[in-house]
Amino acid sequence: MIAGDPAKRSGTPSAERGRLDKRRAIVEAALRVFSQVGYAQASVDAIAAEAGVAKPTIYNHLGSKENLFRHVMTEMAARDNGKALEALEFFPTGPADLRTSLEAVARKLVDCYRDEQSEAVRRLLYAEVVRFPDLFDAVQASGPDQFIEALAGRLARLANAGLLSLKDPVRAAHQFIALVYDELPRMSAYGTRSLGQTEVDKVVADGVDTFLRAFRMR
Amino acid sequence: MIAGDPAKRSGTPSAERGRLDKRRAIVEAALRVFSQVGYAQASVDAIAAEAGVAKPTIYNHLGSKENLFRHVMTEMAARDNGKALEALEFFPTGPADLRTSLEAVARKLVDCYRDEQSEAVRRLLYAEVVRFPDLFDAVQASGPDQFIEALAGRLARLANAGLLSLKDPVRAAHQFIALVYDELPRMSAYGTRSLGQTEVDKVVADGVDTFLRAFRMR
Amino acid sequence: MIAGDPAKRSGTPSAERGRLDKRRAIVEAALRVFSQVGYAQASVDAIAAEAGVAKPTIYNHLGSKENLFRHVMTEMAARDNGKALEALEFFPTGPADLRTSLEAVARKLVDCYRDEQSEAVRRLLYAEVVRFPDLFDAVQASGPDQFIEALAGRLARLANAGLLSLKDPVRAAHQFIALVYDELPRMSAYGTRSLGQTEVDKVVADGVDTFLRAFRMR
Amino acid sequence: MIAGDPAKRSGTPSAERGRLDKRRAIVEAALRVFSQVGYAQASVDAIAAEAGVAKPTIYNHLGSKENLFRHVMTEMAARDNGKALEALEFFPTGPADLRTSLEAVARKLVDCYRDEQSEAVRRLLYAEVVRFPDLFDAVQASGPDQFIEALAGRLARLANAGLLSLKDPVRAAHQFIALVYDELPRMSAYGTRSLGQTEVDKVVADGVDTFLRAFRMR
DNA sequence: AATGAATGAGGTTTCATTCAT
DNA sequence: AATGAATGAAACCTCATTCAT
Repeated sequence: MIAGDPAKRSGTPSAERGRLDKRRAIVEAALRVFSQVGYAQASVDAIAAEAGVAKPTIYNHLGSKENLFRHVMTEMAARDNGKALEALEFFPTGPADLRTSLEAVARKLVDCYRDEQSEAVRRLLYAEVVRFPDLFDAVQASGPDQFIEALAGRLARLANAGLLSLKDPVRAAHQFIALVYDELPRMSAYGTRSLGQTEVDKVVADGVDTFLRAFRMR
Repeated sequence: MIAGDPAKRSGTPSAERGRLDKRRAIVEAALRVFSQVGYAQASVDAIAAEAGVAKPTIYNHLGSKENLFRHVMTEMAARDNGKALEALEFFPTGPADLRTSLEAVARKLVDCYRDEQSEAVRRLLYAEVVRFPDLFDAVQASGPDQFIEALAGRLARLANAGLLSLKDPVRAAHQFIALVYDELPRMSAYGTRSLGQTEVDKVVADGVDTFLRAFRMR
Repeated sequence: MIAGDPAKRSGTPSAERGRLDKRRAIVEAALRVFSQVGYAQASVDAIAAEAGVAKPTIYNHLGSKENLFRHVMTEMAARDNGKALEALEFFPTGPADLRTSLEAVARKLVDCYRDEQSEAVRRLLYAEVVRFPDLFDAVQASGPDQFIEALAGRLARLANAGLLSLKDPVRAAHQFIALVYDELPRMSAYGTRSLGQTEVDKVVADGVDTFLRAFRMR
Repeated sequence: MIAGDPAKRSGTPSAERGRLDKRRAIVEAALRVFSQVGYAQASVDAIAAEAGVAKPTIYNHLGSKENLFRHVMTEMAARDNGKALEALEFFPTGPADLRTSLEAVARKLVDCYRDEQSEAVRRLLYAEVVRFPDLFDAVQASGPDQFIEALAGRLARLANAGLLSLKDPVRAAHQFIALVYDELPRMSAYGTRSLGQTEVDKVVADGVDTFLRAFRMR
């Protein structure tokens, strides 16, 4: 990103740049098409049209429809995971406004989960787990697993600070997510219908409330 | 039509019986195939072979691949819902062994959810919600919605008995399910890998524990 | 057709009667369907539904779709031919009002040709002549050939009466039909669009006029 | 694009040439197959085999069986019309050998009409007018209508030259065609059986004779 | 590197026909 | 005699992939 004048550079890199741009366009177009019609019903023709390239170009870059799908899923999952980890930076570390701070973080996390692309990736993962079991593992390792670890760490810090009473921080992290998010997918038809902000906030607040009732040090 | 040994009756009933048998075979075969390869990639040929009938027979009975899919989903979802409601009958009503009873019920429920067919239907629903939004509604109405209501009623009874402290039984019902089940799909790769009974039981026990810490009357 | 009480007759004839009724219903239903969608695209299912019988009943009566088609075509063609021959009975034999009488007969004939069923049969014959060459011969022999002979006889009588000057009455008969009818099929899109009576009458009158200019004894 | 030996030019033009060749081969093969088995019973497989291309190539070029049929009909009708109009160039303009010249032109015209492809198109048009009413209009407008106008013009010139006595040249044009052609389709089983040249010539000569008896200035 | 054209394989669906009742 | 159910064959059309340019 921090290049000099690309025109001054030797031929290959700028060509390489165009090549990467095209690759990126293909992958993003593919996510759009896959998420709208599903893996099997997405035609490479449609993806090529959406990306504005010729069909063989896709094969030149990605090799096959299956491989294209793998790249779409892993790259998008990694991007989603990054956003969720960012949200964790606002996690509270002290007693001040514990409930308010937790709710704020939970809302940020839920917003990440409810992001359209994120839900699309999750639907595709659910749909194709039988045919692409390795994809499930890749996404899980690069996404939720890392995230749960990070969240567990934050919760453990609060426990160390004497604010929470936790036996198993990892389990608690799972339960935190379950409490603030689990009801939402069914409310939004797995992310295909938009929800009112107030009903989302109520679910989050109730989840945090239950979490604190269970784990706040008395 | 008026009972009696059907085998002894004249042609029509037994023919009707045979017809229904064939229809049932088709629907069950279709679930197997759909759940293994997905809706779009399931060929009617494969379903016919799995059901042991000729392809046009499927069209005679169900009309189209899409209609077949709808029937598979709604009929299977209704069946799953029935099992879950049965499990609720063992819900505790008194203080005796509250934790133990809740854990027992939760294990039964989780077993229903973890049933292979049940997970397959859920995966297909997740996968096809964009293409079949009405199916989502039908399944939701005939399944989870009814079940959550029933569970909320049971929890409200415990609250009335002075055993739990609940503001919103429906929300609590959602949270109960979230706590005892939510972690499992990711552990089992959305139901495609089997879990050890002890790890499942640990999740359930921890979920019930958190639930009781939050809601047991002190 | 001139029976006593059919109920008094022995079982077979009345059964036979019902059987013939059903056969007739099938053939007439078949013409309707064939003429609307063509031979190949007419499904035996649709014909059975139109006739109000079960599909195998058609096979019991007519043996096969092809045979059914043959019967439809020959029976309808014979019926049409009968009507055309009837129209010839009004053919003039003397000098009185020769033009007026010829026009009247020509109008009747053209009405026969323009009849909806008649046009439908002609379209089907045209369409299937490659696949059913024998049908063409059967229809030709039982219809147009007979009719042309009859018309030629009528014209010859007029010639004998010194009213027309004809070398070849059969050729003249063909030309008469050509002059009064030939333009109409293209005007009516081969019988699929209705024509105004006045434009039809004009064609007929002009045809008769040309015929008389060519053949009236001077 | 600017002439020159196309074989020597760079890729695009010759590729385009190849593409058009393939399209032409498809359309011509399609007419052969359609005319032999009819529209509905013609399989795209058979057309592909006859054209020596793969089935999807047909869909790439023409889009659908129905569209292919439309193109076959309109292109062939236009071609036939061109030949008929060419024949008109030999139409007499002066009194010299009027009968002989008219017979010569009529024979040329009848040869156009009796051409195998031309009869095939007419049969298909007749057969499918119910399902493709727009095709009838398109063919009529690009073919017979133009031709009748041209023929009427030629006849009007003869009238102006004082050779014919015509009130309505368009009607006379229709009648000319009717007299010299109308009998032939039934003689040749709608163009599916070949006729002897002498019987054809006799019909034509008799038709011209009747036409001249009716319209030659006395 | 990128593309237009072509294809083999396989998809859903329809249909004429037969069998058991 | 009449029917509901079942089927084998074949139809139209789509698609992932490759080749020549």
